[in-house]
Formats: sequence, structure tokens, C-alpha cells
Amino acid sequence: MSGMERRPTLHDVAREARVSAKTVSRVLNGEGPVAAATRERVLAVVARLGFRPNLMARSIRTGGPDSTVGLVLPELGNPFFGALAGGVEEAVRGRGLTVLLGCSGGDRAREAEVVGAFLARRTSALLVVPAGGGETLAAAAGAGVPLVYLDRPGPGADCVVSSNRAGARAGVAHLVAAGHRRIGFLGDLPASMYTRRERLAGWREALAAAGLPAPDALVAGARTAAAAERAALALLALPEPPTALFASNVNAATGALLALGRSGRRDVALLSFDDLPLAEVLEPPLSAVAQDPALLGATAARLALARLDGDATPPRTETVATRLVLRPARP
Amino acid sequence: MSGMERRPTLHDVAREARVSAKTVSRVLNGEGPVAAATRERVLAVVARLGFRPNLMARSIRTGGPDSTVGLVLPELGNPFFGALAGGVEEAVRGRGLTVLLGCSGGDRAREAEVVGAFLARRTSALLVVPAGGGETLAAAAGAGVPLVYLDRPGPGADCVVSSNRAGARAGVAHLVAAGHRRIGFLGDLPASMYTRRERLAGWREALAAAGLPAPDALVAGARTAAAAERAALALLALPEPPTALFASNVNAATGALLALGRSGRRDVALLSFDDLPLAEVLEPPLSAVAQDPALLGATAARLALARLDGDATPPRTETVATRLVLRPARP
DNA sequence: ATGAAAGCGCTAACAG
DNA sequence: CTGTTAGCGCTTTCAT
Repeated sequence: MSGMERRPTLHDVAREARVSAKTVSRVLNGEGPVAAATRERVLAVVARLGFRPNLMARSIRTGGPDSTVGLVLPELGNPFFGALAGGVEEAVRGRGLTVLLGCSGGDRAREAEVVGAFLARRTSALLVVPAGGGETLAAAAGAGVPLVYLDRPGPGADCVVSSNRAGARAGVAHLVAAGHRRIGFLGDLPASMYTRRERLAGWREALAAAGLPAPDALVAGARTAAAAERAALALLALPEPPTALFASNVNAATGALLALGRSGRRDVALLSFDDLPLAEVLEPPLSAVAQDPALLGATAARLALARLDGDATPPRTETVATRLVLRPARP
Repeated sequence: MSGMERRPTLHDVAREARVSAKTVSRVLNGEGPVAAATRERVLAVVARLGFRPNLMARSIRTGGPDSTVGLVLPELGNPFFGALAGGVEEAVRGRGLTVLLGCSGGDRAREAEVVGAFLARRTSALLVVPAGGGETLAAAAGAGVPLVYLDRPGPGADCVVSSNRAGARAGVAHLVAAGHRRIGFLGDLPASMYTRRERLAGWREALAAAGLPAPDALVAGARTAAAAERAALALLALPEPPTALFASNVNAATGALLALGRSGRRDVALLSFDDLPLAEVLEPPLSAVAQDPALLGATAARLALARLDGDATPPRTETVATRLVLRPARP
């Protein structure tokens, strides 16, 4: 009964195998010439002792960044960000990198804290859904760490976003094509938010393209589903109410569905930005402008890896296409 | 134009502040007595240089584990696991720990790989939703690293699960109380899965308690929503079809909803295990046995932290309560 | 083909 | 109150 022993080190292996530490190091890294017999012996001891090289010690000595990628998300309850994290993890694993996960809660101070901790770990790259404007991020990451803004743009670094504007335009255009002339916009709050702004612009563009007015009275905002439900009801109570609603995010869509469901109204069309898992089983099925969060994450990872590989071109923005998912009424 | 300079080290700070490295270290760690004037001077230099202590170097020297917690999930697309990760992150942040995130994809080999990488980083604890039986995990974590199984039990370590059986029993009992005598069970695959087994047991218990038979004919399994839809239709086509369905997970619920929706049947009751975001807006609203994934994660983190704090009691299993969310039909 | 010594950035253990 | 020395586990020189 030995209790919990100290983890074996490279030197332990060296001693047992009767070689020098450097030789063990060589075997482990497959570098330099090593006699086949020696290698066998070393490998045997490594296996017997269950030795695992200490990655931190290695990083320290080699001086390079650690084999982690920092990912900072506003929250994880939202499936969108979960899927995004999955995309990052998968894209990064092939390179032997591990994801360090942090939550900002949408708060700049916490974001700064998390980023600080990541930088202290010498993360090799930083992928961040910026909580604020991202100014502090740009400063922090000046230290030669590739930075990629996710989902929303920021200053002085690469950025990956969905085609919010074009997607919204396509969605609203579909409602227009179905004959609607007054289409309400149910947006996020605060109204200054990047994604909300872009999607609202798309709404305007689609209406303008059809020669329709885009009165502010048809624009409402809410942060929660409950608030969105009230906002939707308010829109429908207008003297000239919309005949269709464009819900620019999941909460807005949920609120709109609640409003329509509870008031029993089946004469108002609905289309949402960001697809819902149960959209297909709703009555009527809900059409949506679907994003691809996993691809968003994977793209950001790819961008960061390119920077690690020496890409020194000016910061660029990549746009991930959205897809209009039409779900006709059931027979 | 300096390009990217070397990150400043503790010695750089010491030199600029005209003190020894140890003094800077003391200031940074708030340990030992330091003259106020000296501390100010050091702090000023730290700020000016933008110095951040290298956490890896510190870990190496102190010999203790790294300030990370490894979390291994089967997938991140599933909101359940996203929320779980959020719970872990939040519980662990207070202790200054960061989450290392890995995906096993439900594959034991990949799981072993990820766990190996985490161990090499000297993660201070391991929280794993085990892909297989967890035998390899128990062995790997023997190395004095606290291990907690999440969502499903495993050998030789702590474990946190939902009250699958009692939750399912309560859900089915509710259907029974509503007068149903033939209640179909729509489960996960493979049938040997822990959560499926437990939920099926709950189904049986509820029926037995009411003196009702629990024929195998009423039990069906599926892995995807599409397959669950077919399975549900098959159950409903039975000579003595069920009048209610108990969907034991999200995919099963989705499939059942599709089956009922597409076939236009409104005479079959449905209740699901694991709540759906849009359950409230469905027609009729869907009642569910809700899990609390964030609490599941937080509980696992708490268990692991206790072990880090020296708790050496035998492994224990904590059960996180489920909650029956009844959603009456709308007026 | 192998090894000895030095050192990465930091802190523990002792001075003074 | 502050500094010196040594050394964590590993890799980089530079020898042999």
C-alpha cells in the first residue's frame, strides 16, 4: 500500500533505464538518432512507470506558447454557444491543442479577468465573443497572441460573423414574397448590439427592395422571451398591425410563439433568425434563417491557427453563410 | 517598430524596480512583509511593463497541480452538456480554477486521449461524462487526481447523476393519474445505457405501483429523432396501442412530437424526460421531467473541490433532483 | 549515438 | 523587511 506516490519524472525514467535524461527526452520527442535497443528499453520503462511528460515544464523550457486555445463565451446555457464551442474544439484538436473555456457572462470586467488568466497561462490563441467593444481585448492581446472575435466584430483583429444582414434580408424577403406588406421586427436589446443592428438593417433592406415602408412603429425590442411576448402583443395591438413577424433571435421567436399561441392567433406569419430545435414540430412549422455555430467556431479556429503559422496579413473578417430553412405547413 | 517583444518576466520587473526577484514574487503573492514603498514601486513597474506572472512556471515550482479542471463531454451540440459545462465553470471560477474542455464524441479511445492530455497538463481534477464503462478512467486517475463521473456512474470514484428513476416514475405516475392504462416507453439506444435503464425502471415502477402491466411491446428505442418518430408510429399502430407516450429523452420527445403532429393525432398524451426550451409554446404545451444540468455540473465541481481539500472518505454518489413541470392545456 | 551542464520563469528554504 | 541560493521537470546547448 503505497498511498499516492509522486508522479514519475523524466529523471526517474532515465535512472531506471540507465540512460541520461536527454536520451529519454529524445525518445519521447522522436528527435535525433537513438539506438533501437535503447529506445525499446526507455519505452518499456515509460510504460511500466506510467510516465507522462509534464507539458507545463516542457512549455516553460521551450518558451513557446502553451498548447491551449482560450475560448471566451458569454454563457453556456445557450445552445448556440455550446455548438460554437464544439466547433472550436474539433478544429483545434487535430493540432494537438486543448480548449480553455471561460465565461464572461456578457460582462466586460469578467471578460478581462478571464482573458488575463488565459494570457497568464500563455494560451497560444484567444477566441472571444466580445462582451463590450473589445478595446481591452485588443490591448491585452497585443502581446503577440492571435486574437479572433467571434459572432461580433472588434478592433484590430480577425473576426468571424454570420451573414446577419443578408440572412435577415432573405428571411424578410420571403415574407414579402408571401404577400405581407407590414412585417414587424422583434429584436434584441440593447438596440446597439451588433447582431441586432445588422439584422434590423437586413429587415429594412428587404422592405426597401420591395418598395415598402419600414416604420419605427413596427420595430420592437426585448431581452427575454417573456418581454418579447409582451412586445409582440403590443405590435399586434397597433392600429395598423403587422400581418407577419420577423423574430431576430431565439428569445424573440419564443416570445412571439407564446404571444401567438396564447392569444390563439393563427393569422400572423412568423419567421425567425437562428433556428430552433423543435421548429419542425410546431404548428405551423416555423421557418427560420439558420446559423451554423459550429462552423463559426471552426472558422475562427482556422484563422487563429493560420496566424500561429505565421500569417501576418492585415486582420480580416470572415462571414459564415446563413441558410433559409423553409418549413411549409403540413398537409 | 519593435515587432513582438518577449513577454516580460519576473526578473525584468525586479531589475526595473531595483529589487530582487523574490521581493517581486512576494508582492505578487501578497505573502510575507514588504515595505509599502517597495510594494508601490514594484506594482508600478508591473503595470508599466504589463507583466503577468507565468502560471505554468509557478505550477512547476510549487509542484502542486495546475489550476485547471478537466471536463470531458460526449458532445457540445446538445444543450444539456452546454448547460452542464456552464455549471462547472461557474462553480470552479470562485476558486481561481479554469476549465479545460474536451470532447470524447462518446468514443472511449478519444476519451482516453483527452484524459491523457489533461493528466499531462497536471489538471487538478477530472470531471467526465464517461463514454464507456469508465474502467480506463479509474486507472488513469489513480494518480491522485480527483475524478468525478458525471451523468452516469463509473467504478471507484465519485459520481453525480440526475434522479432518473424517481423522475421517470413521477412522470409516468402523472400519466397514470390522468387515467392512462397503456403508456408507451420511448427510450434511448443502446438499451444498456445507464440513463435509459434507470428511466425504464422508473416507468416499470410507476406502472407496477398502479397495478398495471408493463409489457415489452410498449417499449421502443431509437437514437435519433427520425428513428424515434418511426418507433412512435409503430407503437401507435399496435393492436392495443398506448393512449400516452413517455419519451425518455429529448430525441425521443422530438420524434414523438413529429409522429403526433404529422399524423394529426391529438388523442395521445405525451410527457418527456428532460425539458425542451419550447415546451411551453407547443400545442398542447408539453409537460416534462426537468433535469438541472447546471446544478449537475456545479455539484460535480463541488465534490472534486472537496477532494482537493483533503476529503478522503469513500467514493460517493450524489443525486440531483428532477422536477416535474406540468403544463396544462391553454384555455 | 549518448551525456553533462546550463537555464526557462518562478518559488522554497534559508539566510541576513 | 530583503536578498541568495537552489531547484521544480523539462529541453537546449555543446561535448564526447
